[in-house]
Amino acid sequence: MDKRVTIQDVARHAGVSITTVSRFLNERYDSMSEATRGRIEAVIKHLGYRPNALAQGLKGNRTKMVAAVVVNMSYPFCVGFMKSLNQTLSPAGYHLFVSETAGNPDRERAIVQSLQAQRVDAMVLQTGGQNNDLLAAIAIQMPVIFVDRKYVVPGVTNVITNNLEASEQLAEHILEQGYRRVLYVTEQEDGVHTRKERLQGYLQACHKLSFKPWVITVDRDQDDTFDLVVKAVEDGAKKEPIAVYTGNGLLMMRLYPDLIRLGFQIPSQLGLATFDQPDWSGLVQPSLTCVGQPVDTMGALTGEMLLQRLSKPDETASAPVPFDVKTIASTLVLGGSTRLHR
Amino acid sequence: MDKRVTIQDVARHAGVSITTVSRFLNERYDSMSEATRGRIEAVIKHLGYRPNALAQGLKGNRTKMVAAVVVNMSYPFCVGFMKSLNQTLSPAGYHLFVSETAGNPDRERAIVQSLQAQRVDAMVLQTGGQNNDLLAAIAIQMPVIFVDRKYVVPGVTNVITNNLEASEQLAEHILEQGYRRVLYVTEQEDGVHTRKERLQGYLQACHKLSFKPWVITVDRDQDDTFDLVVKAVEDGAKKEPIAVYTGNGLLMMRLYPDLIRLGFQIPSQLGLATFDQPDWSGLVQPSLTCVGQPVDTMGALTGEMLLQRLSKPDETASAPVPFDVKTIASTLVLGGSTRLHR
DNA sequence: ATGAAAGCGCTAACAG
DNA sequence: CTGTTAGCGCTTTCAT
Repeated sequence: MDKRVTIQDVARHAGVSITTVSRFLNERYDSMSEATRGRIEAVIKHLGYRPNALAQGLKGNRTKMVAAVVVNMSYPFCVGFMKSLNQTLSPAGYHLFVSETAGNPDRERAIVQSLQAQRVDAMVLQTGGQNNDLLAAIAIQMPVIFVDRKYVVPGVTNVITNNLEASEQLAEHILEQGYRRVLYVTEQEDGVHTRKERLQGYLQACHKLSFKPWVITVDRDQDDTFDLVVKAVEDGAKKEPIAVYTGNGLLMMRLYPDLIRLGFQIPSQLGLATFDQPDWSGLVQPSLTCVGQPVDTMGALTGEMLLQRLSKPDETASAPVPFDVKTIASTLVLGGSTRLHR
Repeated sequence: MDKRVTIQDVARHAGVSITTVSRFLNERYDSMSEATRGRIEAVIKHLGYRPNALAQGLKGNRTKMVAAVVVNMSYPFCVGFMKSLNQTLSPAGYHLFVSETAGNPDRERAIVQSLQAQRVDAMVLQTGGQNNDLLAAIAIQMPVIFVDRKYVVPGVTNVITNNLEASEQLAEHILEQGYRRVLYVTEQEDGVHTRKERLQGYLQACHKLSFKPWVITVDRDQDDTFDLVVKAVEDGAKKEPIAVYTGNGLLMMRLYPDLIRLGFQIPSQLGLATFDQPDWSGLVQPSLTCVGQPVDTMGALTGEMLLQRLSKPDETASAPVPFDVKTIASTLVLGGSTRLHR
């Protein structure tokens, strides 16, 4: 490794003190002669000097880094959200730091502590909710936002979508089509409010339209749990038109080929719908009815809230947001997969 | 913002010097009494102290941060690659820093410089190739790896897949099925070797099997360029069985609905295939013939190479890798979309 | 218009 | 076993 060029080197080459170079770096040109300014500029370019952000951060207590902690960075939700968040943060000079927890609370804790040590300026997390004590303490030091998760933690803002209403709306739509039964496929709740509320939305729709709920819980790590769903659908659809509504896009992706293989006519014998809007929902035939979550809006909103709080220093301490929830509406996307003609 | 607790505070509360605390932090327990160790440990937990990584980095010159600079973080290739890279880096205590260039050279340059200032320990880039001067200079200071891009820059390792061979193989497969013509759809080359080599693979296959090449170049930002493709397919497929082979998965995703809408029988009247393996390739009917790039392997390999170089300090200067290319083989995935029965 | 000097929080000789 | 001291690269009063 060659020695990295420092402010010292620049000062020496330009024949000025490091203070003056520092002034130049911070664009305080008013207190500097044209000549000096030009000289420093030239030296910096010539030496390829870049101020050490670590040293700057150590002094100024701002690193221009924002951390996003998600469950799985390849989930469509996370991908879309991070991209949009990054797009609003980036122009303001903030860098995004991405980590994934894989849903492991200990791992999440370790990541958060590491991020804290890294002195990021803010954190955005899709948390599991088991480290709220730690996060509450951190929320005193910097802006913290929960995304896609709802937990009451003082000082933390939650950015979520209207899972319950959207799910109820979708379930109602399917039931109104005339399917005799609608199977709801979900995963173990595990304290994740999205799963709970989507299920609840389905249940409410059933209750409202006087249908008997039909729910199967699967585990994405266990293939045989999906076999049960396929079997249930096979038995059910041969008697009467039924529909399958999955609680998230990954479940439908996993289930889709198996369900198609059963050979039922979609949508006349078997209706299909899912929460989330997979990128392939418009590619299959018939297109898939689904609920599109506004990940772009969520990312942008989160980014803007962050920027605003970051712009007014010490706001965190002086006006600690007690607790706050921003709910953004999802969109029902009607596809051919539930268009049952009675 | 409340004052953040520092090593000073810990030392004071524990009644020892900061040196001793520092020793504790660096696990040099041998030179420390049981009592002291226990006391420090308790104080740290009580105060919720986290060593300031900035200060540590400023001193030790290692930040445990690795940067990944990609064109678009929502592209399937990038998503898969980053995830796998992160999974190999993370256990070693490295954090991943993600940025996107949107293919803009100036933006890429700005990002790289900022990353350099941030003192990341290494960089992985899907570069556009316009900043190779800067990157060559950086490669002297830290490990730099190009992914999915091939440029000769001293000290930089390239991790790529066998685009040419895989493309030729796929094109040959399609032609051998008996399609009378195969339309290759690509984007402006713009110095991106993957586009160039995939096209070349197609051309070689045509030459080898004595077919006349048929290529249309589209622009994903201009819808009308796709209209031309659709029109060409419509005119062609009504006369004889033809196939469409797109140079990447995004193009096929964009084109697919339009092509299906034409109403030709797939694969008997119209064959379909693409480079890349979209997650939906197995969901559509018939399933899509494609080329799967081993993004996981690429990410893991990249991560391992990085870790190895990072583990031996000053290796960079003493044994500057002159130039190096790692090529990983892709897999041809035969689907029903090109199964033409003559 | 410019510089000297005091840290920011931490590590690492070098003494005890 | 533990403390003293000198920086790492930069910003920021306070002088001049």
